[in-house]
Amino acid sequence: MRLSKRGEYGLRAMIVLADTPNPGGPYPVMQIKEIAQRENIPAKFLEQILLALKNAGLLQSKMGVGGGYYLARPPQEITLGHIERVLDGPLAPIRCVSQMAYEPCGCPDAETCGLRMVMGDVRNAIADILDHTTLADVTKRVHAVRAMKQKPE
Amino acid sequence: MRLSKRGEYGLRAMIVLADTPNPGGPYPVMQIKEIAQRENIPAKFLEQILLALKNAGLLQSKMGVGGGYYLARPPQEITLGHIERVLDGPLAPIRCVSQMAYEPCGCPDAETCGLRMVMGDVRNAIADILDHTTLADVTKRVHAVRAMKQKPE
DNA sequence: CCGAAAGTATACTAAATCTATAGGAATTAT
DNA sequence: ATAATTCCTATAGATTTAGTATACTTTCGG
Repeated sequence: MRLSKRGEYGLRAMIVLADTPNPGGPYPVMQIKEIAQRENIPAKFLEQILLALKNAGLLQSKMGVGGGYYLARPPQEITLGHIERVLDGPLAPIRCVSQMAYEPCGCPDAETCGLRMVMGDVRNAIADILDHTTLADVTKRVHAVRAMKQKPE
Repeated sequence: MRLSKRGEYGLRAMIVLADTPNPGGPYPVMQIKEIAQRENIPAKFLEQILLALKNAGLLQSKMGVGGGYYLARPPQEITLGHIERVLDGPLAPIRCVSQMAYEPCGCPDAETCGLRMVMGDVRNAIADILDHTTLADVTKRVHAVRAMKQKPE
């Protein structure tokens, strides 16, 4: 049940973008290199990932000198579930419980398949978290922990 | 976030073993072939999987004519989480939130890593389900659905 | 004791997938 | 024009997965 590097890197990148203060523009513009360095991600690999996120409408970009990537929408409107689906496909552990990419599995009777029932629960548990956690939520949480570390009550 | 075939097949096999009535012995003894046919699993592949589960102490076996596999413990004492960990390793989506196989990830500061916090939640959600669902629970649930199908209120 | 049935054990391979790199095309600021 | 940057595609390398092959051991019935 592992998250791919692709998913991990993409999520990290989006979180960084959401958490970077934006002096001028609407959202902070960051270059691939910049993000890659900050998060220890191979730059060329990240390039592909950000491109995919752009094509999915989650990022926008500016080419040329001084260009870079920035969020296509405010952080509170982008969920981790959306990002992860773009990068790795369905959240469901097995296809036969996927909402977005259902496929029958090999079991004799899907309706009375015990594994399917349990994995359905798992899928829902994962989706509940990732589809209800926005980039803004993550930022908020990170800041809370940082503040706690400074003044550790 | 997908479950491997190995995990899927192993879980299915254990569920079948738990749900098969046992006329004589303590637990039903089933042969690899039998399980494989019932669940559409390649027999030779299943062989390896059952062996792994045996070496992990979840199954026992009897060699020779009339032999086969049977549960090492009663179904209410075997959790899906245990099975899945034996077959696919840690439940955690990323290793830096794994209880059983922690490893640092590339992020600058683990303590204030937003992704890590969320994935920790995901890990816990998955583990809550799989570690608290026993083979007996699955059987019970399946029977409930089967009964409902017969007499659909 | 013999032979068939069944699990044990390991090695191997083919295919798929994942991760990462390469290199050139397009675009933009200066 | 040049340098910086994203865009795009191909592909190489590594790893994992899924499945097969083969030889061995144990057990039972006759």
